[in-house]
Order: sequence, then C-alpha cells, then structure tokens
Amino acid sequence: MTSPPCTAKSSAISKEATRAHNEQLILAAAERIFARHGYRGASVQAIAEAAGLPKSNVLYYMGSKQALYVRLLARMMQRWNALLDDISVEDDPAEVLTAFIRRKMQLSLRHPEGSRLFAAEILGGAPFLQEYLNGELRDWVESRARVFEQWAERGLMDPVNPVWLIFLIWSSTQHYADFEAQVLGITGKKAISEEDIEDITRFLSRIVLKGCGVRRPHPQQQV
Amino acid sequence: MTSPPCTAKSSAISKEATRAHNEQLILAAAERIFARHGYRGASVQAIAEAAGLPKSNVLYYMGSKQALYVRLLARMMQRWNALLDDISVEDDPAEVLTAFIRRKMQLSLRHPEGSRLFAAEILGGAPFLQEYLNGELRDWVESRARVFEQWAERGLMDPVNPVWLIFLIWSSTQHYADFEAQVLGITGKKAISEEDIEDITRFLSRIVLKGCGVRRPHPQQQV
DNA sequence: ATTATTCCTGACCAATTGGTCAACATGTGA
DNA sequence: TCACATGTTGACCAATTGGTCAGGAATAAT
Repeated sequence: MTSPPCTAKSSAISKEATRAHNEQLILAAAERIFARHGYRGASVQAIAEAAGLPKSNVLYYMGSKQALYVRLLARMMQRWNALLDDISVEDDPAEVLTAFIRRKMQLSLRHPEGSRLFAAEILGGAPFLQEYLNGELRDWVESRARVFEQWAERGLMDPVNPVWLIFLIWSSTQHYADFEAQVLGITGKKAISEEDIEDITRFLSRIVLKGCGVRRPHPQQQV
Repeated sequence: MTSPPCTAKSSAISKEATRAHNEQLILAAAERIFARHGYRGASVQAIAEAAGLPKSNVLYYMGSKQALYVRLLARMMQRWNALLDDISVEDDPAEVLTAFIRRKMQLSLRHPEGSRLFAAEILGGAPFLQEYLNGELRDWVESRARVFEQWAERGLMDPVNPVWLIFLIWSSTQHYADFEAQVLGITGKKAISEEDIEDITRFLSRIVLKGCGVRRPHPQQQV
C-alpha cells in the first residue's frame, strides 16, 4: 500500500524522500536547540534557522512546538528502552553490570543532544515525563533492584542499596554528555574521543565492580 | 562606615532592611525560575511574580536579566569554592575522599536550585562560565589529580585516572539535586530526607573507597 | 492539457519578551 | 518644616513569541 508505483523517476522519489529528509533535518536541529535552551528557551524560529527551513515549514511538518518536543522525547525514550534489556538472577553480575555501563555510556555519547534534551526535561521538573518516570521506568528499576538483592543474598556481590547503585551508574555515564562543556573545559580536550569513552567505561566498570565486591559466580551450575 | 547612626527607630532599619529583604526575595525566586527554565526560558515577569514584586522593581534592584543571572552564578560558584579546600599528599586518602563526597552531597542538597542553575548553565554550553571552567576550576582539578597520583605511587590507593574519579564524585552527588524529579518519581518519595542523604553519602563513600582500593596510610610517620 | 490534491511559505496575528522612563511615594538630613 | 535624594511602579516601547491562513507552487490523476 505504501510505495507509490514508481512511474515518474524524480517525482515519487523526491516527494517522499524530501519529506523524510526534511523531517530528519528538523528533528536533528530541534534536538540541538531544545537541549541547549530547554523547552521554553527554544524558539521555533531558531529551530527553523538551524534546519535551514522557513518557520512555517517547521510548523507544517510538526504541527506545533509542543508536538515536536514530545516527539523528540519519545524518540529518546525509545533509544533508552532499547538498551534496558531484561536480566535474571542466573546471569553473571560482572557481565551484566559491565554491559550496562558500556551501553549507557555509548547511548550518552552517541546521542549527546538527545541526552541533554532528556536532562533539561528532568531539570525542569519533568513536566512531560512524569508518567514515564512513575510508570515504566520505575518498574524497570524495581525489577533490576530485586535481582541485585538476590545476587547479594547469593554472595555474588555486597548488599548495597540497588537503587543508589543504578543511580550511580546513570549519573556517572550521563555526566559525559550533559556536562560535556565542563569536561572539555577542564580536560582541555576539543572533543571526547572514542578512546576516552573506552577508557572511562573501563574505569567506571572497575570502580563499580570492585566497589560492590562483585565476584564471579561459582561455576557449580552451568545454565 | 556602614551602619547609619541609629537615630530613628523604624526608618533606618526599614530602609536598608527591606532592601536586603527584597534582594533575597528576588535572588531566591530567580534561582528557582532560572534553574527550571534556563536563562533564555526564564522571564523577568515570572521571576517578579515568584518574588511577589512588580517587574520594574526587579529590574530596578538587579539592573538587567543578565546581571541577575551572572550574580546568581557567582553566588553559586562562591558556595562551590567554599568546599574546594586544599589537600596534601600527607593527608589520609580515605578521610579526604569521604569528606569530599559528604560536602559535595550537602552542597547539592542544601542548594538544589543553585545546583540546577549551574547544571542548566553547563547544559547550555556554559556561555557564562567558560572562563571559570578553563581557569580556576581546571587548576583545582589538576592539583587534586596530582595528589591522587602521588597517593597511588605510595600505594595508598589504586592508580586510577584521577580526573575520571573527580568526575565520578561530582556526577554521582550532583545527580540527586539535578535529577531530583527522576529520583523522586522512581523511588516514589515525596522528598529526599536527611536520612536519605546520609545513606547515599555512606553508599557513595563506600563504593568509591573500596572501588579505588583506598588503604589506611601506614602509621609510620606521625604528621 | 486540465483538473485535483498536496506541499510550501510570506504576511499577518495577539501575546509576551527585556527594558526604559516619567511620575509619584517615601523617607532623610537640615 | 522643607528641600533633596532615593525607592517604587504603571505605562509604554520595539522586538520576538507560537501559531494561522490565504494563496501560490508543485505534483498526481484523468
């Protein structure tokens, strides 16, 4: 039902392709602007200029400033959910925690603007994300927390507060996207390189694993 | 030279006192609004309303929106500097790190709005704080980093990257102010209590100390 | 070629922005 | 008491805000 029968050469292609192209242009520009200035501080005009399109066109594509904003938030939550995979008590704590840190780190630095957009939203009291925080995300945290506790019971790690642990991982990884300006200013770097990311990931994994006294599971039962 | 000779009873008091009072009112309100909406997103009108004063009065006291903003930033940097005390190689790493975490945690939660104001500024690319980040703060970080390295050389802690370690402490403590909305949403709490702060402080100290393999210094030389 | 439909955008709107200013109120020092 | 400085604020300003809309441009179907 989609693909309009490829009759003319330039027409059909142009039609849908440019639409998609322009949408991406707008979304990328909007993410930058919203991240930098917050919802209220961002202006549709500024977004339009950053996208190289007239303001009316942005409104035409996106409907309204608010619709554009929630769409960006939704996209970011989708990316976020993609790495919130399930874990079980049977998994190896060291592997799970390392993978968690690595993925979170990559998300933060693969999508720094999205990361900052999210941060600005929370900073402003999360007016559009209350529901998500109190629902989906809360459940996710509680389920992981329970697994951490069971690991502790089995002696695979210290009995630390699992929620504080999750916040520790979130915050320390998020930091390199949200406070990029600070990180660059202090380290004197021009940008955070791939090697830096790898280095930081190893550092954080090491501190967290050692700090929580994570031990290799007894190879008693092969699962 | 200050105190106007206390001639009249209500007059002198009223004059200067109300000025000071109103200023505090404005500063507190502005900190809230700027923290919530960022520099561009905050309006002088909103600040005035939050302070219970006419807009003109706010401008009269503060000169301009920007002057008010930089004044708030300066105040926050002052608070920040107050806890950035000096340390030496001779100090006990465990004590220093614990004190550092505790103070940073208290700063974040004693002045959550100021903390968020700072965060919003960095998030927006630190247009007003570039200088501070590249100068004062950078020097501070480098000097502490050198001490950490020397501790590692003396075998008092693992040879971890000291800058990443400082960022870890900053981010994990800052988190509870900046992402308060998320923390409350997920934990289901109404507010972060004093006990929570104490609990989190202990948790973070424990993870960091253990994670960095911090050892008590040999009591070989009493300093 | 000629409709019909969708896309695009400049002109415009009321509301809000940061900031100014003249007029008025309020002490203050003589 | 009376001038004089200081404190206060409503009215106003040009610029910008998010959003609408009419009408032209481009494409699609006939």
